[in-house]
Order: sequence, then C-alpha cells, then structure tokens
Amino acid sequence: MRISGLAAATGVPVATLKYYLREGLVPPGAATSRTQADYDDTHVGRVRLVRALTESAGLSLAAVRDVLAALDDPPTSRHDLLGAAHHALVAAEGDRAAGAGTDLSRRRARELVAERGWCDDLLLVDRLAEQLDAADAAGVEVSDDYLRELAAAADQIGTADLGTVRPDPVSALRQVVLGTLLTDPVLLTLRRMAQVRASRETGGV
Amino acid sequence: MRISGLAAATGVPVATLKYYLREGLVPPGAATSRTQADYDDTHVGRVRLVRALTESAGLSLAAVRDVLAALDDPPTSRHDLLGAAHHALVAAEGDRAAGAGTDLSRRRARELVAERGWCDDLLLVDRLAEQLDAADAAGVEVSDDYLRELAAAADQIGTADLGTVRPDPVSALRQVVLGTLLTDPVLLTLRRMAQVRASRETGGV
DNA sequence: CATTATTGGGGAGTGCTACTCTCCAATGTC
DNA sequence: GACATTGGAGAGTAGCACTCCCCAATAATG
Repeated sequence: MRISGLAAATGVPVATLKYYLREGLVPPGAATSRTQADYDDTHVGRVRLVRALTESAGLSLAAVRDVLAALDDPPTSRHDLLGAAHHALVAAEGDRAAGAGTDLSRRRARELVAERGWCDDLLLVDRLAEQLDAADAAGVEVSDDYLRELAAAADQIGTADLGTVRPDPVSALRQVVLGTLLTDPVLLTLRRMAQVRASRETGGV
Repeated sequence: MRISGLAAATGVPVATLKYYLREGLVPPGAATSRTQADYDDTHVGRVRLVRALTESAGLSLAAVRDVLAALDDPPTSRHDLLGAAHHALVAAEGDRAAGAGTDLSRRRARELVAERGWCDDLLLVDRLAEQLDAADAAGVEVSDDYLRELAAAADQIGTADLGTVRPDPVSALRQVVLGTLLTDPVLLTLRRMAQVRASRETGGV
C-alpha cells in the first residue's frame, strides 16, 4: 500500500500523513525504491491511534509522540510497568504544572490519599492539589465529603481498569495507557448522563 | 480598584486583563472618567473563574464565554435548570462532534443508557458513541462489562454531584456547571491514583 | 500649577500548534 | 513514451491566547 492507500484507509489527507511521517508519529514505510514506500496494517493502526489520541483524548501531537515512545520502548524492567505507564500518562498530560499548589490543598490531597490507602505519588498529589486550588479560586467549594465520594468512585474505576489487563506485560502497558486515555472522555460523558438522571430523581429541580 | 489593582489581586497581567475586557470575558468596570474605571470583587472573582476554567478545566476562551453567558442568563424557566446547565456544558466542550458515530456504537450507547434508566439525551449519546468508536479505531477494546462498571461509578458520581446542590436555582446552576467542569480533572487524577493502588494489589505486575 | 505616571482603548505583532501547499526529480502506470 | 503519483522538504496558513506599543486623557505628586 502506498501513501495514497494509507490515506484512503484512514481518511487522513496525504499531506497530513506526510507531516506525521516527518514528525516521527508514524514510522516510515518499507522503501521499495527511492520514491516509493510500502505501508501495511500496522501503519493504518498507528494513524488511527494518533487520530484517536488527538481527537478523542485531546492530546497534543507532542504528547502523542511521548505516549507512543513509551509504548514502543521495552519497559526496561517488567515490574515497573505501571510506573512506566503512569510516567507516560502524566508526562503526556498537562505541563501546566509548574507550581505545586497551596500548602493547605496539598495537605488535603495527601490526607485523602492516606485515607484511601493509596500511594502518594508526588506528581499526582501535586496535580490534585492544584486542581483543588483552581476550584477554590473560582469560588467552587469542594467539600471533604464530596471529595471522598469521588475517590470512592475512582477506586471502583481503577479496579475495573486493572481488571481488563492480561498478564502479558507488553499488551498490559498498551491496554492501561491507551485504555485510560481513551476512556477518560467516556467517563466524563457518563458523568453528565448520570447527572441528568440524578436531577430527575431529586425532583424537577 | 483600577486595572492595575485587579492585576495585582489576580496575578494576571494588565495586558491580558485588557484582552479579556475586549473579548467580553470580564464585564467593564464602572467608568469614573473617560480614562478610568473602577473594578470590584466581582471582577476579581470573574478573572479567577476565567483562569480556573482555562487552566484547570482546559476550556478555550470561546467556551468560557459560552459558559459565562449561560450562567449570567436568567435560566428562562427554573425547572429547565439542569437542561440549561447541560446545554452550557455540552456546548462548551468539544465541537469536534460533527458526525454521530457508527450505528453499532450508537446502539451500544443507547443500550447502556436504557439499562441504567438514564434519559437518552441525543447529544450525549452521540458523543459517547463517537468516543467508543475512537477507542475501537485505536484498537482498544471496551467490553460491555467494563462499560457497565464505568457507568455504575458515574452513577455514584452523578448522585454526589447533585447532592451538593442547594434548592436555590441560580446558585444550583452555578454549582453544577462550574463544579462539574472544575472537578472533571480532579476525577481523572483520582482515577490514576486508584490505578496505582489497584496495580499494587493485583501483585507486582 | 507643572510634571510625571497611569489609564482605557485599540491596532498590530508574537509564539505556538497542526496542519496545508508548493515544488522537485525520481518513479510507476498505461 | 506520456502522464500521474510518490517521497521528501521548505514555506505558508489559520486559529488561539496572549503581548506589545501607541495614543490622548486623566490622576498623582511636588
């Protein structure tokens, strides 16, 4: 399959594919001559993956590149797999995290983590603290009780996420990283649907 | 307070505040002369809100404008409040929804909604269908069982969301819309934390 | 009252991202 | 042999979120 075939198979314009190739988001095809290369199904999958991560998960191309690099790498030691996965996830997401949140919100975050028996990954705790600060600054009060309920729901989700994983380390990494990124928007949509249901039940509002 | 005071109070540069004023994201201050206007605490709150929605919730300025417009409007009829809220939320988020998803995924989405007893808001169902398609295209399989678990967790969250609301209609709208937008990232962070916990429990992986 | 600083307003410029266009000689196809 | 297509690379584009600069009018200061 030549580049126009790849374009036809994925619905992505040839010019954009060339751009992805240049940027290293899609590996080059097998060159059959100086002006011809052959693309196969793995390329089709790659292109679709890039589109899904940008369009649905909302990642930037730079973030996509990081995620793909993490997936392609043999994850050094197999027991550090989830660590690698989260490194990829966290790095792929907001770089808007320079500061580390207020002392107060960091304490709240750390207390919640401790209460749940979660590990206190510094990156994640800091991020949570910043998000709590942002809500506070916007005048939205996030109570401890409410936060606990969110955490309980997250706990269920985390369990479900890991439940889908096969023991095979490479596909597990792929499954967790991509699955999480691609079902984040799904989760938020479900949340909105559930809100509508909840509002009906609590009366007309 | 003049514009420099507003800048000092919010940490946002004067040039940026002027830009927000021009774009109508922040209402003009009370003009005390042709070259002077007075800003008060409501302006400080507005600016902080804009920053929280862009930096933490990841909205574009255009989306922020839509959300603010929806909040400022008297919500026509008070019983359509959640409807207004969701209209604001949905409109504020992805416009990347032109198509409507595969027939298959739309059916899956509608079945899930029916199973949960949720209302089948067309906009939300279509969005969910597209997100499922994106995951599928990327080669990530989302099983029905897994989706059900996500929905169950979402149901809890939706209940918790509505539980924080006071019967006062105006503050309820504000609470739901802003609360949802600002705790979406919180929820995703908690999910990642829970994944780390789950991975520890299922063995070293 | 004179001088200096600041203000609101607005146009234009910046840096970044994700493409998109144009050109080229080499190659494939009919 | 004529024409279309390809890979490669440079340059151009559109949109976004600022950021800079200039202006005359005003406020603050001595």
